[in-house]
Amino acid sequence: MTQKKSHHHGNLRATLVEAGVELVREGGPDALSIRKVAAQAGVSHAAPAHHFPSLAHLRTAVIAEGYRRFTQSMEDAIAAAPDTALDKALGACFGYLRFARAYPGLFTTMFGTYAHRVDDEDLCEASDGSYAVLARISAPFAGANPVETELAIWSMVHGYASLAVGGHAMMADEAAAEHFFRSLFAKLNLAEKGV
Amino acid sequence: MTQKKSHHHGNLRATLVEAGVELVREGGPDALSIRKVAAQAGVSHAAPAHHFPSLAHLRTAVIAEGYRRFTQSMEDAIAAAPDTALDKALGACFGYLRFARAYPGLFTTMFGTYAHRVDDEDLCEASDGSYAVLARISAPFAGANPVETELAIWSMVHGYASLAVGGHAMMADEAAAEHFFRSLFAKLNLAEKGV
DNA sequence: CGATTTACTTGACGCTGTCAAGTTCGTGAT
DNA sequence: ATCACGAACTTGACAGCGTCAAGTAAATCG
Repeated sequence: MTQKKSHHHGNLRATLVEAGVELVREGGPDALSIRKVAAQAGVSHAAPAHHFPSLAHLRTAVIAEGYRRFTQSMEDAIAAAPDTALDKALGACFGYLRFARAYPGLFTTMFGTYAHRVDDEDLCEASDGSYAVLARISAPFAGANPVETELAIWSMVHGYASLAVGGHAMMADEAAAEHFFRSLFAKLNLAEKGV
Repeated sequence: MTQKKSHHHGNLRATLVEAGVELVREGGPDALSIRKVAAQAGVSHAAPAHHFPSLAHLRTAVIAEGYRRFTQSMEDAIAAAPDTALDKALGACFGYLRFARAYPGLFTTMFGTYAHRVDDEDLCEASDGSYAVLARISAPFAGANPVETELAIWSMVHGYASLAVGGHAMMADEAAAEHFFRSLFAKLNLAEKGV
């Protein structure tokens, strides 16, 4: 058991990431600080350096964890939706939006341009997991070029979520979002094509 | 002429905002700093305090200036477009996207959740100017509820631009963007209804 | 059992925003 | 004309930040 319990603190890395997610959730992207996650974990201000050589490394880990929760939020909403392709797709959109509203700071950290390690393996794996959900719910509506359909849906929901998180009042209501997505899917001629 | 030339420096406020825009353009949202804009303007580190009591105040002014350039970018593209409602609307989208690509740091600062004064009068005026352009080009396609059409177009272009600025490779090509917007407008059944 | 490696601590450096106090200059009143 | 006042700016300080350097304690290994 060399991997988990280190001699001084047990499992410090995970504790730091958890503290980071909480900081970002409560105080937004700029609230993330090496010294604060260290304090939260009860270690010295330079302790995180061994696990995260720079703030960008820490932020990368926080973002990766964000993607995992993001994926889970969509999966939960999909699971709760009626068993039609349209309802599943709408469910994914609601899960997307629900995550953005529940974790606005984390959402902004993930999709903003805050310095982080874009090529980090763990991060890529986590974000690929999110994209896979999008591709999956898009598939039944895909025409000749599946990517185009994925982009249409992604742009739509991401734009809506971004503006909602930005505090635009007209996007604050959840019922309004549901109506918006439903009518937009209808307008998009996103009728089931395959399957 | 009490308003322009202050005794020590002439027109310091505007100089600071200009320096701020340049900093954000070159180094992204986090590159904006009171001390750096002061240095750029050749004044002491605390000089900006009288014009901008906090970093949030300075950022607010930078964002407001961003909206003015944003509006101008859309207006330029609209003016260059053929004289049909669809081409004008597409032009606005291209102007939107072109601004996001030319000033990714400013774009992110404007639409991110960086601390700023949301109710600032100058900022509201500037952002209202941008929204007015959107409403204008949307008007010819509006159904019973004009806001819904505005939101559809805005979400679409903003989502696309956000993801493009985020560095997603598949959105890097300008020709691809044109094709994407054209086909999406077509799909949206955004046929001219009025006028 | 001693040596090495790993995980952490302490301390320091320069940069940041922000506050306090002092200075310089322009304006308006007397 | 001068005096007072206030606006614009300077200097100086403070705490918090990321980050590097050096030291220490604990676990592992030959």
